[in-house]
Formats: sequence, structure tokens, C-alpha cells
Amino acid sequence: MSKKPSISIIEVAQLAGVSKSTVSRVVSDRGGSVSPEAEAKVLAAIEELGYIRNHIAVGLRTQRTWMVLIMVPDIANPFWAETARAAQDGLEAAGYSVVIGNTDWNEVRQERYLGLARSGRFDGLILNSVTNDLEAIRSMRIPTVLLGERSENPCLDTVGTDTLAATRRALDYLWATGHRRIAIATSEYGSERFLSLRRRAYADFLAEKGLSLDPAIVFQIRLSEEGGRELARSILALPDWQRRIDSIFCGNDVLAIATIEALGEAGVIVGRDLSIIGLDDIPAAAHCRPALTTVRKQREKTGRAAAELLLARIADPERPFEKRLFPGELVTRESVAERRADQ
Amino acid sequence: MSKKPSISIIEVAQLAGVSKSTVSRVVSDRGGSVSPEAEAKVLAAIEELGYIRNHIAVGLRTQRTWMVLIMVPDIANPFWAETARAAQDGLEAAGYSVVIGNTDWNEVRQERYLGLARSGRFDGLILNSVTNDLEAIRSMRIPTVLLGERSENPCLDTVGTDTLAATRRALDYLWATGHRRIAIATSEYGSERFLSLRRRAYADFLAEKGLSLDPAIVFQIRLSEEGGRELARSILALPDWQRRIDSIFCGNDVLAIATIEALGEAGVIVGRDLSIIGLDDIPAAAHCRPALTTVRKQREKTGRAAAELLLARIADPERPFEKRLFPGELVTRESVAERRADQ
DNA sequence: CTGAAAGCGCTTACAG
DNA sequence: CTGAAAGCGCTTACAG
Repeated sequence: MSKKPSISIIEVAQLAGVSKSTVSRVVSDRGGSVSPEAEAKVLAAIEELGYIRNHIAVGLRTQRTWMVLIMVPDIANPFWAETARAAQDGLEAAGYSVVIGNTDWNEVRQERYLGLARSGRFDGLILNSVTNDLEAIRSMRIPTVLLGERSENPCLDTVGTDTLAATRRALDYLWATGHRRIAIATSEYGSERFLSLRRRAYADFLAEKGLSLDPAIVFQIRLSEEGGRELARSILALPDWQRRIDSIFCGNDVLAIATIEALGEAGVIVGRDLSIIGLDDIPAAAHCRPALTTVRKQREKTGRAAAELLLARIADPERPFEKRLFPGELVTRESVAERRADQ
Repeated sequence: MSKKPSISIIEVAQLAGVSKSTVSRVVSDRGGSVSPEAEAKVLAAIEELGYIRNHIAVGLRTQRTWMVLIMVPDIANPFWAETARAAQDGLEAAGYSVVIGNTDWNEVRQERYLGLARSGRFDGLILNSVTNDLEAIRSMRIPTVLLGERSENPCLDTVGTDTLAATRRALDYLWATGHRRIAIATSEYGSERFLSLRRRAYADFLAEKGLSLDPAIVFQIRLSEEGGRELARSILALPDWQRRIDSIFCGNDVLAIATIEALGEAGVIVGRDLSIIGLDDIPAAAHCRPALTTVRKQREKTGRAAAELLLARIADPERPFEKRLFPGELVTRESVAERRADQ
């Protein structure tokens, strides 16, 4: 395990009896301009020496690393895992290696990864940003695609779900099943310029139905298991909560499922005492009890689209920004009760 | 989004009126040997120019990238996600950036990532290998720690759970609750030199109890949701299966939970008609119905230990190999029935 | 404390 | 088809 002497093209060239230019020509697969004999000698020397191309050096020279970084906020959430996997497929097919950065909803970590990108280590970035400072990301001038819409006029390529419409679909379903005291629980990146799309859909919905927005039932919460336990506590702590809330739209399934679980431990039966609807449709949504009614996001398509847009951006840095949003699809299961509409 | 002109220490040096050596001394944090005035001028120039250090170049020069790659077979499995997260904490504290590679149980992908490592992009590797060719990994001479014991005499640093003991614990519990026709379902990396530790524990257990090994109830299956559906099908396809199997040890929780689910759809009630015990204790184990009895692995400790061993290896490439195994802990829930011991 | 110079391992016009 | 040379952006002895 000692520092390997690191054999380079120079040694290969010597052994093969050619110049290092020639060695470089054969190892860099840009084909052409090497005689079969020379190539054979070089290949033999490479084999004999166990030469391995140093991509750090290649990267320095060519300004290309053939690596792409996908940054997600929660590696343990299957939604991200599967979206990343789909993107990975598309990128690898184009010759890139993909590597994942877990920001853990943490700005410091995100900054750290962005620093990596800035310092030339990746040819492209796919990320779900933990912050709203998209401008900072854009100004890095690294090909980037955003996973998840963050504003309506993007300054970056964007792929994701039409969150406004998906949230609306969930809310409409709650309404149709007779719910009138609908709460929302979602994370908030906290600037008024970038009011979360889920929150905006919620506000629009209430306004349209002539309902007033009760700040006490707008929960700002991390979209995680921990958030779910916290949400359950917040609900239960609300004086006379059953009068004030008959249903909750949760910002994602992980939160929804954890909330159901935590509420269950407190004796509240979701799907009867309280309705919960999620967003994502991760595998666990079908497995938990009660099974979660939710709005499905199209992970596969989203991931693939992310890869496509990134490849297009790398190929042409000047092309206009593109946004590709996919519709969500309602999946009804057991966590939403049917109430009489006049209740 | 055009190629940035990439301002380097040369421009900074010019603007600051010093040599690039001096600039380098201030940006490389090895402190020392720069006058306060020079430093101030350099810092000002950096600020004005928006200089960003190119780590590809640094990496080429210093042979250090300050990046570590963690390779896991299934990013969507919370077990890996959390273990990786713990390792990430330890590594970042030491100044490294960590990035995750998802091999998806795929040798080609693993090879691709190893290629990245070989070509100088990472200072260290933490991986759960999809193959048994540990020698190939060792011979790369890159600081590496294995996540998960693969053989008893390791040629690499290893951290993980004492799989032999953990499996044994699960089997003993099945025995203690009266099960006598115990099946096993786990993946197999397929060489006799490296018989899976789970399988070995199983064989030892049967031998000790004087039970014969029935190959028909030794299921070789991928440790995934898909594997669970396949396993359910295999069980159901076995003629007179209820006579032949009263319980199954599943190689991990993802497999166990998916199997419970699939069996449930076929009308088999786990915890009554059949007992299932898992390994890992992922969050879903507590949430599924019936809740899964399993053996808990210590993800946090494992991840931390991986970081520690890797750091130690990087610091001293010649130190003897170390193996750190943590015990598993039985967590009883609902998926294992209590049978009369004489049944 | 500071600068000139060599060099990390490669690629790429430029001649030939 | 092939080689000599310059250079990617940095670091690091070596002098001073």
C-alpha cells in the first residue's frame, strides 16, 4: 500500500520506443494518426507496465473531467435515489461517470459540494437546491440542471414535477371527499420572492374556495421522518385540533408516512380521525398502514430528462434555458377518509 | 454560460504585484512565510478577480484530491444511506469531501467506479463490493475500507456487522420460537472460496441442530424489493410448501419486507402462516404490517468506523489491516410466530 | 519573507 | 504518421 511510483506515458513511450505524443494518441481514444505497428508496440508496453491513464492530468489539460455530480437533499428518500438512478443511466450512456452528493438539507454541505464543482472537478451538475440562491449557482457558469422547480422564471435548466398542479390535485381531492379544514405541512425555503410552490398552490386554492388561511395550520416542517414526528406533536398540541383540522397535505411521502406513524402511536387513526395526503408515491406509501393516498411523481422521466438537459447544455452552453415539468398523478389508497360533503 | 476564461494565480499575482509562488502560498493554507502586506494584496486581488483555486491542478501537483468515494450497492436502501451518512460526517470533519457511487449490484458499474479511483480521482475508497475479487481492489493500492465482511482473512481494512453471529442470532430465535423447517434467502456472490457468511452460518446451524440442509429451501436471491416478489413466487411454487417451510431468514430487511408484502397479496399471513426474520432494522421494519422481527445492524457505528479506518490508512499506508465488526441486536416484532416447540 | 524554475501527467497545434 | 515543444494551473525545493 505504499505510494505507487505512478508510471506515466513517459515510461510507456520509452519501452515502446516512441514519443509520448504517440502514446498519448493511442490512449486518448480520439483515434487516428497512429500506425498499426506503433499502436501495437504502445499497447504492449502499456500491458507490460500496467499503465493507467491519470485522469487528473487529462482533466487539467482538456478541462474536462467526464464526471457529473448529482446533489440531493436526502439520499435515504427513495424518491431521490430513484430519480438519481434514472439520471445516472442517461449520463453513463453518454460516457460520463456519475457520483452523488448528499446535502442532507444542509446549506453548508451544499456549499461544500458547489465548491467542488467550482474548482473544476465536474463537467456538470444536477441538483435539488437547498437554498433559493439560484443566481449564485448560475453564476458559477457550470452546466447545471435543477431538479425541482424553484421559481417560475428559471435562470437554469429545470426538470421536475409540476408542483403547483400536483399540489392542486391533492387539495382538490381532499375537497371532493368532503374536507374543509385542510392544513398544509411543508418545508419553506423562506423568502417571499420564492414562496414555496406548494404553499402558493395552497393559498390559491383557499382563495378560490373562499376559505380563509389559518396560519396555525400552515406547518413549516422539514420533509423527513423527524419532521413527521414533529408535525404529529404540533398537531396534537393545537388546542381542540380536531375542530380545526380535518385533513393535511404533506409536502412529501416521507413526511406523510412518518406523521401517520407518529399519530398512530398517539391513538389517532389516520383515514378516519384525520385524513392525510402525500406527494411522491414512494414504495413505502403502498406498504404502510393505512396505505397512503398520494400524488405520484414521475421519477424515471424526471431523471432521464435531467440527463438529457444536462447533456444538451454541456454540448451548447449558449442554448436557451429549458424547463421540463411532468404532471403528478393521484393515487388513492386509505389515508383519506370519505366525509359527507356537507359535514 | 460560455467557457469561463478561468483566471489563475498568474492573473492574481500580476494584480497583486507579487510572484505566483506567493499567491500559491496564501491560497494553499499551509500557512507560513508570507508577509502580512503581501497576503493582504493577494487577498484583495483574489477578491477583485473572483479567483477560484483549481483543484484539478492542485490534485495533479500534490497527488491528493481530498475526495473520497463511497460505493454502495443500493442507494435507495436506507441501511446504506445511513451508513454512508455516518461515514461522511467523519470524513468531512477531517477535511475530505465525500461523494457516493451507486453500483446497483452491478459489476460493470462497480468497475467503472474503480476505474475512476484508479485514475487518481480519489484519495480513498469505502465500498461494499459487488464482487469477491478483493485482490483486484487491493492491488489498486488506493486506501480502501470494505463495508461488510467478505472473508475471514481480509486483505483490506474492514468494517461491518459480525454477520456470522447476527445470522446465528436470527436462526437461534427462530429455533427458540419452535421453528424447525427454516429456509434461507440471500444473495450469493457465487464462489466456494467466499461462501456467503449468511449461508455459512446457516449451514453450521443446521449441522449443529442435526437438521439436514434441503437445497430446495435455500433461496439465492437479490436483496431487493424485486427479489422479495421473486422469493414469494418461489415459495408459493414449491409443492406443498407449508409442509416444507415454517420460517425464513431473509438476507436483509428490504427483501424481508417485500416478501411479506408479496406473500400478503397471495393471502399468506406472515407471523401466522409463515415466520420471517430480517437483518438490518431499517425504519420500514417498524412500520410494515406485520412489523418485522429482525436483527439490527449498527449503521452509525459502522459508518464512523469506516471513516476512522480510512483516515488511518491514508495517514499510514503501511499499517496492518484492521477489521472492526459490530454485533447485531435482535429486535422482536410481529413477523415471527410463536410455535409450540414440539410442533 | 520571496521569486525563478522545475515539474505533476497529460494533450495538442505545429512542423516535418 | 510522428516528434519536439508549449502549456493546462498549481506547488515546492532551492536560493537569496
